[in-house]
Amino acid sequence: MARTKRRHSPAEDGGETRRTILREAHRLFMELGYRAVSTRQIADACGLTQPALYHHFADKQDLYVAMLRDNLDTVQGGLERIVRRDGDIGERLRQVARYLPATRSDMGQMFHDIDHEVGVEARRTLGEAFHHGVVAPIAAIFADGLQRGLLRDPRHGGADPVTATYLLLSMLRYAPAGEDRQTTASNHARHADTVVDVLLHGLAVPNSSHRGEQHDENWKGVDLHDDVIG
Amino acid sequence: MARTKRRHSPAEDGGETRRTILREAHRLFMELGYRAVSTRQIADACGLTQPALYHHFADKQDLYVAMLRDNLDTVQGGLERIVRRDGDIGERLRQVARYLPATRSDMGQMFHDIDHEVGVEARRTLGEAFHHGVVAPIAAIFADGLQRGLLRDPRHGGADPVTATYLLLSMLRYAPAGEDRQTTASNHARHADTVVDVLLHGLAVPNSSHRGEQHDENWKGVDLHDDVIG
DNA sequence: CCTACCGATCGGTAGG
DNA sequence: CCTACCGATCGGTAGG
Repeated sequence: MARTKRRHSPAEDGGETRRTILREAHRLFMELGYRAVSTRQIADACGLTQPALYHHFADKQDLYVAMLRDNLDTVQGGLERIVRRDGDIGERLRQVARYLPATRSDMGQMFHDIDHEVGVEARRTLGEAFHHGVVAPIAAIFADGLQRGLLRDPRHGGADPVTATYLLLSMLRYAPAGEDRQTTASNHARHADTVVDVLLHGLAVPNSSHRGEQHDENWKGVDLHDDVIG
Repeated sequence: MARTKRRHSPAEDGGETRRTILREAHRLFMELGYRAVSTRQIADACGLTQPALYHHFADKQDLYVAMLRDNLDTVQGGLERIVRRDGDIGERLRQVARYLPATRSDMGQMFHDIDHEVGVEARRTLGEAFHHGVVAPIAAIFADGLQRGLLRDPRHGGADPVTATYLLLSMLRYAPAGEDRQTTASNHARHADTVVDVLLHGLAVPNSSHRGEQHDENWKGVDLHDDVIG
């Protein structure tokens, strides 16, 4: 009883500790960012001492790259399942928009860390993995819509598939306010649906060349410096 | 010549050094983020030693808060000038979308740092300043559009003014790809126009309940795993 | 506004 | 996979 503290899990054999490290690293890196997470934090979360990490990964960046590649592969699998489904563009995009936040992979955080925190070689590797695993599958949906003539031509007011994808990813990032920042699943789903609807159909009233009659009586006038700005 | 190195600027009198510090801090914090910028980096950029900063600001966070409040005030001034102009909603939003990147105030970076890097009190202060200086003026444009019946009702497929504002801010963040990441002013302007057009009118072909005839011959079919994904 | 210096924490290594 | 420890860098202070 004096020795054999056995901090967390036995890790009796192949790869289990490594998987634990990758899982905890994913959780911490996505929540706090590469820079803000120390190797000791990760080790603690795994029930290990900090030097033990270096038995499984060469250094902090190597761990980050391995974690992100792993995660991007998983996301790619989920996205390609959705892309292959039949159904109209809107439905498939809604499914994408609901799926991404569920993966707990903060695209904005990934962008920042890939751009700022890793070396040039890892940046190339991860940038490719991101494009291949996330951007390309989603862009395929938009490309499909363009081919079918359902989406506006990129050269006349629309956006090319890759740009459309980045717009979708960007819009998914932030919920309205910092107050009701509940990470409720239903909130995510509602926001996802709103994002896709706005991305596809816009905020403007459809035929609003002539001042639309669509003025809804239930929308009470918003006084700028009270309701909206307050 | 042996002494009196006079590192950068004389700072002969009132507030000039302080303004220099705020300017360099803004540049560095927006480019690299709060955590990644050391107080020594800021001091170096100003031609000062690191402890000299503490004559002007209590600590690193105090400097960050002062810098951000200053900047948000400036942005607020610019936005309110645009909001007050006449002209249709689209034109005012385009001006907003062109103005924001020109201020070199990375909204995503600000979001991250406000949420993760400062204490609870500074977070409250800065969150309020951000809402008052950036969100509210832009939301006023959307509220105006809703009152005039030009925008879809928030409860029937549209978005409320604040949500619409966050969507706009999010969409402005990322240019299409990491390859042609030229910070050209004309690129910014083009991206801004695309964002506003998509936000208002969407990507879908207007009356595409019946499979639109708008299939453009010039849009050559994109093979998923070559052109788009490549 | 400078020199000199502090304790804390970082990523990583030695050696078993 | 642990203990012990390294040099580097961090934000901040003392004292003038």
